[in-house]
Amino acid sequence: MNKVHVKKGTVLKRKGDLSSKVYLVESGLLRSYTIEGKGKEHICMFGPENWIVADNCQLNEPCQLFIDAIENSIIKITTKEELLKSSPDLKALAKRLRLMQNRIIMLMSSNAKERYEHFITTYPNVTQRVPLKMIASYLGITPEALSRVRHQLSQKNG
Amino acid sequence: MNKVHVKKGTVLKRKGDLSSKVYLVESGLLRSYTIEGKGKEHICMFGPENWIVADNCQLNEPCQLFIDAIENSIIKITTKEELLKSSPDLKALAKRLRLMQNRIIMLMSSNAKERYEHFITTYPNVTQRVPLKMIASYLGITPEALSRVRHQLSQKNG
DNA sequence: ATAATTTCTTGATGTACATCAATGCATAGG
DNA sequence: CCTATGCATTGATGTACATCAAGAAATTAT
Repeated sequence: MNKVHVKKGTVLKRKGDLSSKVYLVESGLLRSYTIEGKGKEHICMFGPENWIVADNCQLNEPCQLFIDAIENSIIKITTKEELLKSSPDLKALAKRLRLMQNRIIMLMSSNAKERYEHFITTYPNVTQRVPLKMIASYLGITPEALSRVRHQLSQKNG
Repeated sequence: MNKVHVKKGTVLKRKGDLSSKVYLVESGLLRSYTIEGKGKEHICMFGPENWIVADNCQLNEPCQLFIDAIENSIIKITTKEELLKSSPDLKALAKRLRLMQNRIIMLMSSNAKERYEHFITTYPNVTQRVPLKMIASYLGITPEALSRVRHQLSQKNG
């Protein structure tokens, strides 16, 4: 596993890259973040000493996060493939991590309507199976707000 | 691994329990959720068919989530210890999951001030090392809002 | 040291969502 | 069947935070 010195400001990974790299921070500080439509940044995670920083995306899918160094840092670089070799069970957990990462980004950057639309695509079968108030509780909004979002959407679509 | 039928409404785990159980959903639907001070529920995760539902807390620490069945379900029950036996590397990932779970709960249930206070305790060293606007970006609020929160807190404490 | 950038603060105003309250709909239980 | 209890909708009002704007402070570059 190669040890690397990276200077403050170095960008290790960009949104859209197909890299499956995983960064282990020995010293310094990394960060992972998204940049949304209007150019606004949302930091997903800070990675100080002894943290692992990576994009929790699918293998072979373009990643959604940028990763860069906020301080001069010493890091070790490995890959997801490498980690999976050591324990194949990680796959199930990786899926979970992906979902949670998406959820965090969503909670920070989306309004009620966008959250609901995101929910429908993430859980297409669940939508009909649970009461509205539970979906609202999952989205972090009130049942009243969700009811209004639904009304708004039904106007537009049919 | 024992297969169990659980009826809609059955509570499998409560906040404060010391169980390290992990639930694999074969059919039906589970949910995990918190109940905050004022009695408001925040759903952390839905668990339909083929999902794993668990509290991502430390082993031997009281858990923070409730888990119950929203539909009659068939589940398999295992434990974290069992899973760790099969792949010890899961520990690092488990830590990550814990952090993300806390973050999600925080984003759904806390206001700007509470988020900042939570941040300080989660990342005590990072607070002084990054510009305010990055902390704001991590918390999902604007730099202006964080500046005001800080002012407010400094009034109170010093 | 001085200029140029970036970061932080403070104020005024806007807005999305929360809260509160009332009413209409279901579903479940006697 | 009728009544009770929870769920969904709708309206009126409140509030936390966003946005916009301007200036002060700090950091970086020349």
